Amino acid sequence: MARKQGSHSDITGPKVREAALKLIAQHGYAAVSMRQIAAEVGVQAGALYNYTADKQSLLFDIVLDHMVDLVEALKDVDLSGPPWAALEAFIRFHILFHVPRVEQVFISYMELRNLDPDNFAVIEGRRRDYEQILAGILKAGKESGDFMITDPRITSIALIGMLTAIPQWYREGGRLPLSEIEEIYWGIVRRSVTA
Amino acid sequence: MARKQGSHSDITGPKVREAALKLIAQHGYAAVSMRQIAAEVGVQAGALYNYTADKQSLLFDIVLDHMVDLVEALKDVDLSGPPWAALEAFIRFHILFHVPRVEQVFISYMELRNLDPDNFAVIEGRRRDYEQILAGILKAGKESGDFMITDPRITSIALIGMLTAIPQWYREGGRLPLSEIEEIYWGIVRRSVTA
DNA sequence: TTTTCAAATGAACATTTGTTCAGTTAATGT
DNA sequence: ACATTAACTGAACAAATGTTCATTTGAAAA
Repeated sequence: MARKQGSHSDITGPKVREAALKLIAQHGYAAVSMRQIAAEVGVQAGALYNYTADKQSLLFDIVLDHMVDLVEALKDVDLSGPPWAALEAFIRFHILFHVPRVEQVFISYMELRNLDPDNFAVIEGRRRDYEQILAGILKAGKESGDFMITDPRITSIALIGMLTAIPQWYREGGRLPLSEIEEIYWGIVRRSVTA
Repeated sequence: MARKQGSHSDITGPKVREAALKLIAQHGYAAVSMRQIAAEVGVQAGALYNYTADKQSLLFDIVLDHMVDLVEALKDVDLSGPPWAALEAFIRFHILFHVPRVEQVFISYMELRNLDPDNFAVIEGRRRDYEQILAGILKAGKESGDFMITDPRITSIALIGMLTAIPQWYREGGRLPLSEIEEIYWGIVRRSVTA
């Protein structure tokens, strides 16, 4: 039975991406089969190929979309101010962007090695770009004497690693509200670079 | 018992564990087949079952051994001193322990979801124990007024997350020697909890 | 030398994998 | 009413999966 109601493609398409996101985040790319994804959508495995070229594209699209969204959203953040203002804006943005995107963050950091080499290179490049924006802020703050930092590059990696891990343990309705998490982490970051 | 000690099993056994460690770290548990591991050892797939009950045990043993070694090694660290001394000792130990164990760290943090529920529970318990040792140090330092910390539990998670990520980018012979990495990170941690 | 047996082979197994595609269904356009 | 066609099915495919096991191998023990 095909096409029970109106045109399905604009419904099934997103459903496929959502199912892939959910299942890959839950079990890992290699551990999830196309048939499992199809079942989650409510469709046979063959039908998935109306919406993706292959399994690899499913993964690549998830990771790429995440990076594109991240860079796009960062453009709305004002980083032109003095180092302290720029750093605070960046950190708070990073936390608030990542927390509601548990699955994407998980996948983007755990499944990189399952990307084809070409796809991996694309993602790795974008990730470095993002990292260097923070490194730039840190460098400016170091040179202006605002920040006490030994190595901006390493510090940026350390901070991003710390912040990105948040959605791995944060749960809505947990012990602490998100606003407080934000304050705690901003406090840690602020003190860690204070001269 | 008819065989002498230098028989093959004493060689092949460790080889199997090493091959599993290397390949799972490289490609992920689900993506690695028993035949790939066997090929790395230089043996047929069937022979692996002289050294492991099944594929799952291979993963579980890696993760469990890592946690046991970690807790065991921590016992030799003197954490009985005042908060500042205890914190510094813990942080330096953590860095030095994790850096030479890239594969184990990778696997222990990325493949937890591929553990059977029972196995997962065992590991998760040990991990929390370790986390709470740091949280205890932080709590003591907070109460004594030495540390400026909002939430010891979250701070410990944040710091461990930051430190554990080191072996993911650190490469021997890279831009900075390990001793300097250690100093940079200890500096970040020290400042982040400084009152 | 013959015996013994740990260690490894290699074939076989039942499933599962990603992917293709000819055919079916039903909503839409005419 | 008919024709069209997007959307999906369901079977098929070769290849790969984890695991088992009867068989072979070769070095040590007798």
